[in-house]
Amino acid sequence: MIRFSKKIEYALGTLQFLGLHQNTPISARELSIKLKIPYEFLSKTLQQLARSGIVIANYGIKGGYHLAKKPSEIHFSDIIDALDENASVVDCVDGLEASCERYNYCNIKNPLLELQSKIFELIRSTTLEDLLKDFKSTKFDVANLDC
Amino acid sequence: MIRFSKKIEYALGTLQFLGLHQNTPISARELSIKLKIPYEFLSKTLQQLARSGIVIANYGIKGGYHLAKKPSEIHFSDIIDALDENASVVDCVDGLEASCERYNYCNIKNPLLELQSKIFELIRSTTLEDLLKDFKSTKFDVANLDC
DNA sequence: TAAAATACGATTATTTTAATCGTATATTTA
DNA sequence: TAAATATACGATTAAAATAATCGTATTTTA
Ligand code: SF4
Ligand code: SF4
Repeated sequence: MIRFSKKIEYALGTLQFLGLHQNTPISARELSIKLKIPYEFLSKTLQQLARSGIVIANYGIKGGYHLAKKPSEIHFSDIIDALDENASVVDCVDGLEASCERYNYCNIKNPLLELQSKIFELIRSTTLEDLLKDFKSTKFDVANLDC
Repeated sequence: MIRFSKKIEYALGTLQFLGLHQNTPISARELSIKLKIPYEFLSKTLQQLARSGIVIANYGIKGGYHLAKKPSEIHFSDIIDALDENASVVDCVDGLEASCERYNYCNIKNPLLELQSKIFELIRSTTLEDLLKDFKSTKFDVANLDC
């Protein structure tokens, strides 16, 4: 199996929402309710995104989170990195041979690394803007969206 | 995270080995030893590959497994399908709305499905031949390979 | 007919992912 | 300046997915 984790899905949905409301900070609590994501989990995810400079945290009574950059500058690969996940099809990527016990006698790694770099390129070239363009093109009334 | 399972890796290594010895059937036991894969696990994996017409099982005292088709005709997507795994980046692929509880209010699925179809295409277009070409090009002495 | 091989359901162990808990800290505004 | 509203984050628990193992049956051929 090869799949995005829930954490990544949550992050994508959240960033999309923030992208639709770029002017005002939105609290983790509100995001959690609107997007039906467990608060503590989302909260921690937002903290990770903040540490990586993808969103900005605003403290205080009217605080919340907002995007730190333009949607077109937020690559999926950045998001995955920020969440400490990785998109490697195999373990032995980072040159850390130790990461896989069969590294030395493994004859499939090179072709797999090739495939992986192609997948990486796809993920890198997808940005938050791709999550927003449907809304743009259909001129959705953002204010009235449940989500 | 987005990664091939061990089962898939084992299958790829095994098919590569079978591809290097296309003339003679090789028993699950021998494959398990040569490739250092737990026997029962590999055995079941081979059965799945056999059911899907990727390898052919030969019973009896000189039996074993051999490839059912040319390497160029064995796509990675076939292998993944055979092993009952899938390469979907998200759950909601198959049009089974029920597969995800948030389907109805989810606004990220369309762009993700787009990304997914590109990844699918990469996986489909990679074949067992890609796992063998290094051996071909370097004129490896297959007979002397440990693996 | 015995040996060597595959077939396969069922169970257990391990690892990864997801969710929750508890407490500390920062900021704003009334 | 105090109370309310937020974020910060380590630690723990729960749930799910993956990997490994067990036990027994069936098939073929030397
Ligand atoms: S070395 Fe081979 S077996 Fe190990 S992670 Fe890489 S591809 Fe997989
Ligand atoms: S519907 Fe949305 S949340 Fe559900 S699996 Fe698809 S992309 Fe993910």
